[in-house]
Amino acid sequence: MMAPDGTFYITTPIYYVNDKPHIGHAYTTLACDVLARFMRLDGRKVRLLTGTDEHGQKVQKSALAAGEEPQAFVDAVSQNFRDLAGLLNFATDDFIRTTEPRHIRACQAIWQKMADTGQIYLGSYSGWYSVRDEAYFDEKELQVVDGRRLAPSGAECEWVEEPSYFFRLSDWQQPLLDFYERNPDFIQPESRRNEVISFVRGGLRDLSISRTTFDWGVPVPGDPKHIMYVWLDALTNYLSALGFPDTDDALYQAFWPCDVHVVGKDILRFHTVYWPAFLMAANVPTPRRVFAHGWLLNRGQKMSKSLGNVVSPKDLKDRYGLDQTRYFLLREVPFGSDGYISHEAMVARCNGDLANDLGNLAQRVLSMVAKNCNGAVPEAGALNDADTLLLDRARGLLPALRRELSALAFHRGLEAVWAVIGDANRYVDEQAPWTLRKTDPARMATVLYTLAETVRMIAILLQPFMPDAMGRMLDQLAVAADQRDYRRIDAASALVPGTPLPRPEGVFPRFVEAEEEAAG
RNA sequence: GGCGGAGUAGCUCAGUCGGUUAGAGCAGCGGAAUCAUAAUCCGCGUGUCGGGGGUUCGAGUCCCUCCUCCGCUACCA
Repeated sequence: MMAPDGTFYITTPIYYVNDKPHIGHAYTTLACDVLARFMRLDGRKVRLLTGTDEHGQKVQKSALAAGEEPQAFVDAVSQNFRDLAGLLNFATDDFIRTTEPRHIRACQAIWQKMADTGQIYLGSYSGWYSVRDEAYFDEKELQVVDGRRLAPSGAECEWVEEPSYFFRLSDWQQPLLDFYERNPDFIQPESRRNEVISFVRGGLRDLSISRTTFDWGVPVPGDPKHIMYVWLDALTNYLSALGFPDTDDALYQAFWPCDVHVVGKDILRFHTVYWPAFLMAANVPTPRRVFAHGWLLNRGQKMSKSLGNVVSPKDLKDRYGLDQTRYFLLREVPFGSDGYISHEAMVARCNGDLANDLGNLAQRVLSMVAKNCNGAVPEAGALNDADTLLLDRARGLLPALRRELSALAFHRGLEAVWAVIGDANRYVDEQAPWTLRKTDPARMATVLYTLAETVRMIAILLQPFMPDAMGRMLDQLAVAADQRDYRRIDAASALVPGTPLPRPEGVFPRFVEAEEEAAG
């Protein structure tokens, strides 16, 4: 179990600049941001890293097509990914770019360490190459027509050999299997772990880790005709952002090994096979965990331009709101599984969970306080069992969230919070403070105090998911900015009776369907 | 083909070591309440637990088999 102190280093993948930022990127970074915010509130020193992967043949080609120098090209497109942070309120600590000197230095250093231990040798890479596709194909993938070998695209392939440095990956099969055995939590979810293990058991071949056919990359130390294989380049970003190879660097000292690399399931192998093998070969400690999440599917279909069903993060934010979008993406789909999103599901969450359950709970409580308690935190009398039970349940959410978020089970964490929100709504009905107002005003004050205090704790706990909205909710409870971390989930930090409160204002408006447009 | 996962209420899913009448949320129907964003609360499920066979006193849960769906099966990133 995770201790509420210490440090926490979490990374998104670095995003390939040849892509346009889409909901998948936003989803990954959102999860990291929520976890990072949670850990910060829970008292840890946190480092959240994201960035862009800017090397490779495709990038060079795209720059050429755009009539730009590669560096100018990547400077522009990298910014698109930086902008995601502003759009969805991500609090990242660093943004690494693979074209930065600090990164190039780190790549060359790790290469050198691998070479020093004899793990790299010069050989030649050969295979069926399609010039048009600029890619090698496996014998199995080719069609033979009139003695010519055709790629799946129909392009003709030729047998090509080029000099290449190789990494002795084949030597690491058993060490990797032992490593997975010793670190059962290294790969999550577990189904992914099984896939990786079965892949490694199937045998590993040495890996070609340099190219000579293009030059947009990190030069190999001592042999600059070669540039480094993009994955060796890309994966090293997690180290370069900590000052590696200066292992005395304060960041490296504090944050390596990484606590969790969050990745899409498509790049799992690079992170769970190549990366630990590279690190072991270079005598660098391995990261603690790699978590692969699933895809968001639009009504069950993969989003694609040709289907015209691409949902952008900006669309969601503009239509439903920033925190509504953040909440929805992590509540609707279990992180780690593929899942469907849709307008209907989004509206159900916005209105059912946020406007009705939580938003209306806060609003009904705060309105009663405003009208019946002189607009200040009410004075509580002796608490009865019902009061204590509700407060204890709210307080119990912190350990529950620690448990669920440490497993990146965001939806289960939220489910637990909503169970208490349900308890609070039931408590309002059972206690009926609107009746107590006439029969027992002191008891009414105690009930409203219990509710306000419950809302305070819930709002504090939900800040990582919905920083803006929960910030506003805490403002309405006059909770000071420095009283919002998780140490405040205790009776000693409870609301102080008599504290004046601002006029209540709804935090989550209902989503109202726009008039049906006359469209066919 | 091989390895792995999944198939449970209209929808999305939970069901720990096999053990009482198989659960939750949403949707639907009925009711209560009126503090609140027409929000909230209570009540309502005759589901061949994918099909078939087997083990067992007892199977959604274990075994066999079949069907369907999904993932992985290396060097674009």
